[in-house]
Amino acid sequence: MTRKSKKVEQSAPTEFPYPVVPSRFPAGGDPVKREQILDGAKQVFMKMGFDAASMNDVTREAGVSKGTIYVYFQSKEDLFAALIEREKGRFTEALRDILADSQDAEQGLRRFAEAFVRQVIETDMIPAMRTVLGVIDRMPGLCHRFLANAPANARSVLEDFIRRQVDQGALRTEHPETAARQFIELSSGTFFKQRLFGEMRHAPSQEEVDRSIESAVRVFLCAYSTRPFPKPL
Amino acid sequence: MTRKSKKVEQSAPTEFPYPVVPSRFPAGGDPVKREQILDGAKQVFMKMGFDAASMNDVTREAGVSKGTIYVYFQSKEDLFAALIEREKGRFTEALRDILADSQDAEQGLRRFAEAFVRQVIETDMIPAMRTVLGVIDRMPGLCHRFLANAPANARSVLEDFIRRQVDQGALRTEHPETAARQFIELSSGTFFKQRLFGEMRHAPSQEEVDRSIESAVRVFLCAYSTRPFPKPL
Amino acid sequence: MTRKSKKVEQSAPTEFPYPVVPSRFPAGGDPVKREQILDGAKQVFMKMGFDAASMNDVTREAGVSKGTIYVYFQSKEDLFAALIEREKGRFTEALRDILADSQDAEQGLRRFAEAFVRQVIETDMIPAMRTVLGVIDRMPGLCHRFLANAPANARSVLEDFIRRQVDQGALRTEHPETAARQFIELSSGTFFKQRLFGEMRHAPSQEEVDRSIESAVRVFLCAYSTRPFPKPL
Amino acid sequence: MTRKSKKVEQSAPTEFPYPVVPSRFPAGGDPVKREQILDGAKQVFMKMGFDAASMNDVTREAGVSKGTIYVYFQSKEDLFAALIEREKGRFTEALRDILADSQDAEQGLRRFAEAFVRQVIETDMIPAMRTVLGVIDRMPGLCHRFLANAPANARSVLEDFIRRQVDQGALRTEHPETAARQFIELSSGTFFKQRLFGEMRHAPSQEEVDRSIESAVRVFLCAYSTRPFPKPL
DNA sequence: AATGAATGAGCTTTCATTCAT
DNA sequence: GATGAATGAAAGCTCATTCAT
Repeated sequence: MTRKSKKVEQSAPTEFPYPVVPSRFPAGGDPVKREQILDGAKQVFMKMGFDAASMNDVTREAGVSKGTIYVYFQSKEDLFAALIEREKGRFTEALRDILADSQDAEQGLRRFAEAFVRQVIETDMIPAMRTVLGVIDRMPGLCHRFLANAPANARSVLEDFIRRQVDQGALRTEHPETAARQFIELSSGTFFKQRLFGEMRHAPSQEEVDRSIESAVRVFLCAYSTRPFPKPL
Repeated sequence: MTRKSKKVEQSAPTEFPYPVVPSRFPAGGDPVKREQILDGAKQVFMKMGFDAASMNDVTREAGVSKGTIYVYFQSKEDLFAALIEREKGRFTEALRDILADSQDAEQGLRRFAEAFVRQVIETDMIPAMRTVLGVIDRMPGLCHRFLANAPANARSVLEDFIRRQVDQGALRTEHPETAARQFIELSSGTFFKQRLFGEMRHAPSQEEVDRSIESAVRVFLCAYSTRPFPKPL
Repeated sequence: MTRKSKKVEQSAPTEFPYPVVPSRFPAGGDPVKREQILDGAKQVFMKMGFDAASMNDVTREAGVSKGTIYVYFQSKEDLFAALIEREKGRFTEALRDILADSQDAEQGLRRFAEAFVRQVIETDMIPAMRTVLGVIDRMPGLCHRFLANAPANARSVLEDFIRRQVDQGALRTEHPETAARQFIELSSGTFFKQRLFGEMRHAPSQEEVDRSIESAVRVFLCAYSTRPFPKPL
Repeated sequence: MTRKSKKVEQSAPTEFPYPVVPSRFPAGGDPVKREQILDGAKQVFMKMGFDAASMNDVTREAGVSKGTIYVYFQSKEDLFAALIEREKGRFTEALRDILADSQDAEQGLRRFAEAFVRQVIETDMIPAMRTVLGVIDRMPGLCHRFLANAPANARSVLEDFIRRQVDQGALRTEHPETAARQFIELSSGTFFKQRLFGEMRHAPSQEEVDRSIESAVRVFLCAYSTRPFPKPL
């Protein structure tokens, strides 16, 4: 049977084609099955990376047949893109709430750091990032959208909080964005790299995390608090 | 391994088989040709990633024939492993010298940061990391050896310096390792992530880098200097 | 392994891309093997048609491996195109010579008809045409080039001959092209359709062919000879 | 058969299974829907050919679901066979009437030629033939039945007419069948091949057709009329 | 009776690896 | 030792056919 390459409808062939709405095809009506496929794809893509993952692997993991996948998604790339789009928003929701009801700078920073570090350590944000990094040259837009949500938005959430603290006179800095970046790096940078680089065999102990965050908070406040602040040990 | 090998004779199938000595096998006599192949492989693997790179690409880039590669290296994986082994030490050499002749803490930190940030921004350390991250589940040991050298050793170099400064009474901290990590994150974390995530279209301007490093140095010294230190802006 | 669709070099994706030179690829040097593949492809394509023929069939028939075919030809379509290009000239060579040394109109017509009918009946011109007709909508240019050679050129060869006979006063017509077409249809039309339509189980007997040609020659000369000509039976 | 069927129950696997009665199976009650499916199938099969046409295309064109088609027809092949059976008689009806009320040989021939050429040029007889030719090796009987009706029967209709003209003394030939074939080739052969080979971009002008037919009639009568007949130009 | 989601064999094509030269 | 043509397993994807609804 001929391979009739009649897919002309794709406007941007090499890049993620759906700006807002996630991949939805003529048929492919059942959202439950769609999720099921994405769940299987998530297992496979995050473990193997995009290239090493085969559609047969997805088939096996998702418990559906090859044809079914292609009813819901146009191609392997499309499936991957839909997966990334689904995952991208999952990581910043929690952070915003945490800072909303924090009045005290020190308490807010600590709670933000705890939440962010937990994400880095416990969730699959980092495996997802690794997977995305593998195809960054082939699908830059898709990767950008993912990355802009996961770590960058965390920064903007914290930046807003710092601005409010500056307005209230609790902190002092002329570059809230820089300060926000610095706090994120201080509090999570080490864990982030460890996890990204696969050097975190088991999650670090609670007290290890606490000590690290405590130190980050102190260094940060030592530098940016308007009140004198005891230097960290 | 992507292409499932039909051969069973491999004793350690999933991990880098050469513990210390880089790939050296039956023949493969000419070290110059060996380097030539590795140079070609480096171009290809770092641009495409392990899976997307084909041996034909390496062939073309290295200017040798397919058969020749297989004289010097057992398999694609072996070639990749040898490449990573060769590259793993390249990034920390310079840093040690920089700190060797720095007496002043502030000057030392600044010079370390400048050198490290330059590596992050200008060298192919980050592309190499991305490539390694793509196969971290398949070759954990190999990746670990690479990563332990590139960024981790930078940290240990800085840690030694901080220890000396503590001994000399210029800095105060009970956790030089933590302090070293913090300074690296403060000074390079943002650039590191930007470059890793492909969001650094053009290298940041010199003054942008200077400002960021300056701020990092101040935050750090504000926290760890034994002398009072003006807070950063 | 990823399917890296990096074939950007193709200028005209759906149509035969090689105007004059038959498909020749970077490598693929051995002309003998190339012919061997084309021979296998000919068997398969002419028996099954383009779509129903599988590359595995070609593989089997040609006695080479799948990969080898793709060293010599870029795609199934390219292989088919190369085959058609190879076959297209094979059918008109003989006809020209036949008419070159025929002085007498009647003798020339008879010998032309015999040669042309033999081609229709005995060679694989008709199976080739059937195969070409199956893809005429997908590869119009390729098909045109084939058809323009096989039957159309036969007509122009005969037309030249008729013109010469008109000049010599042996025939009379104001439309040598029409006359040529008519003679071809008269002499071969029936056999052509029979063979094309698969209704020619065994080749017609010599006397059957002779009778048919004789009748065609007579009808034609009856109409176009300058001399009175006995009507056919 | 393209897609090798897993089922073995088919008694006559390679050829059209319904000798006379068109496909009528377990259910498939509604003759209107049956026609609707065949109409859709006709569009698709004649445009794409048997292999390149997909059942989904038929589904879309016919406006019925996949399952419904399989209620009325056992397989793609069966649907195709039923279509061909339905179409096979369509092209000879008109010709018989035309000759029934023609007394004069010249007038009869001209009207026959006009009608037949119109069919060749304007109807989908030729696309249908092309479609049939594509599967002639797989379904010889079916194709034979179709082709025996369309062009061959036209010939037998004309043959009867010629016989009558011979009986009336207007024409003279000992082989009315040959004469009939010759007239058909003379009058339509060129147009037939042009259309079949896709070289008829737009229908030829009326005067072009007229001139061609006129010439054919003259050549024919010149050869077979019992009265002296002026030679064609 | 009608639907269309699901299946999976089979398609074209790629590429790591081998081996005759 | 070096070459690159040849191999064939496995990839992404299609589509005739089935069957629960």
